[in-house]
Amino acid sequence: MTKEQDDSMKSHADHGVRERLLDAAENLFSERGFGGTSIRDLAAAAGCNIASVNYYFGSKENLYAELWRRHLLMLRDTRIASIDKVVSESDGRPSLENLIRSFAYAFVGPLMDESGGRRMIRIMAREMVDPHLPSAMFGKDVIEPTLTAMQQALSKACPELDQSKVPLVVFSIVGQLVHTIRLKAMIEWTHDEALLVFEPAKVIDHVVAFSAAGIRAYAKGGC
Amino acid sequence: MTKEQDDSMKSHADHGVRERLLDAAENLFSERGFGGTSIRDLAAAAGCNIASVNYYFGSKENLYAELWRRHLLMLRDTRIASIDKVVSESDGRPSLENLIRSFAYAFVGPLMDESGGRRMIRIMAREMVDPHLPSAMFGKDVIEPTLTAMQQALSKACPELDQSKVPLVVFSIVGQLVHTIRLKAMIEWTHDEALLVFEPAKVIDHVVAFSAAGIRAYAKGGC
DNA sequence: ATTTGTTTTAAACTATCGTATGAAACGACT
DNA sequence: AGTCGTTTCATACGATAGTTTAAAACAAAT
Repeated sequence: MTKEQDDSMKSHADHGVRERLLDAAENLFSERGFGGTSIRDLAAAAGCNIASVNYYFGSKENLYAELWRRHLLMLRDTRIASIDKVVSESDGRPSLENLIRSFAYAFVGPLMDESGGRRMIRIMAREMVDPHLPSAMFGKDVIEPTLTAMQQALSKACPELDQSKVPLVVFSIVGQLVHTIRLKAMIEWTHDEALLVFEPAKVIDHVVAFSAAGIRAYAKGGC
Repeated sequence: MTKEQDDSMKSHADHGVRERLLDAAENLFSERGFGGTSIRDLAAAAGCNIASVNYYFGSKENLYAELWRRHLLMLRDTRIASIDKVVSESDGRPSLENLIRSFAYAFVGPLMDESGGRRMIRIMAREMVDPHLPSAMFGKDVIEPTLTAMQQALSKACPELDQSKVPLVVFSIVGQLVHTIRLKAMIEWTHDEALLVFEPAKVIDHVVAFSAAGIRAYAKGGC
């Protein structure tokens, strides 16, 4: 039995060294970054020998890439599924508010919850700023598919909207949502009480109303 | 003459080792980050000995903090001045579009130009994600003053707007503008031709129209 | 019980990091 | 010319990084 062949077996052995290393990596990379986390830190957190990282993953960078294969693709699927659900439930013509709100929660939600998601947004922010991923697997595998899915859904929700405006509108929505996430991280980071006005649920309500109005201004009379 | 006393002299000796080190730091920190840049890299780029960093700045971290004292406060002043200018030129009641556009260019402009600003946004993004600055001198000295200035100006431009909505509206505008900057960085980073649709000037035109519409939906009839 | 393949371990290896040091070079002034 | 404070230099130090290695521990099958 070689090491490569039994990956499927190990994946349901939930507390193996390999899994513990991945969990430790998620914790430490999110808090201290890739460069700020040593293999010795990882091994200590996972309760194993430092050689185990290279044994199971070949290198520190491979361990990092494995985190992304796990979580990022799941994020993408969640978002796209959420868009498709709204479209199909409304027989192909969802209301603007329903579409934006659904997308917003799919976008922000998984990154906000206590269990794991909040750590991934930190890792994601770090990756955008200093990349350690092999290719541009972030933009191609996550961003682009999500954007095009949302653009198509938006065209269905508001056919009166000029096609050339659709990417810009999605850009504005995503910009506000990313800012929502960043704001949440900032509130926890600095203890700036001035930021406590922005409760996530109210912020999303606002983004929905604000964006819908912006779109309707483009699609004169429609929607 | 001690080292501390003649700082004013050195500051106008434009090609001294100290200035060259600051320039090199701006370049390298923006490209490789704080942890990714060694003192030896800095010395090589500045054409000096590695001991010079500790000689002039005491430590690597002090050199980093010096960058922020230089540039960040300037960014803040540019933005606030731009807001004040629009307000005063319109006798206290600027048009929504003028205010947003002016703020947008003040916000995005200095970070877009070829000379220096583009590098600072990268350093800024890195600092938000893994901080190496002494205190929370970023949020308190830069973000908060800018936000309150814009909120006050917005209240003047649109008195009909509910006061409780003002922070949210500014939030949306800033979120889109930050996203504009990030998008620009992303276009250069990955060579994703799908993103080339977003030309900065057109994006800002859109942000102005989109946001003004969103605001007017809140201030029913007003503005 | 021995073999076989996998996992875990302690230790060593090489490289690089930030910092410190002491001497040489420099410039201005007496 | 000689002195003094400042700057530059080559080099060394201790710490820590990622990776490798060889042997020990282990589990399962024959």
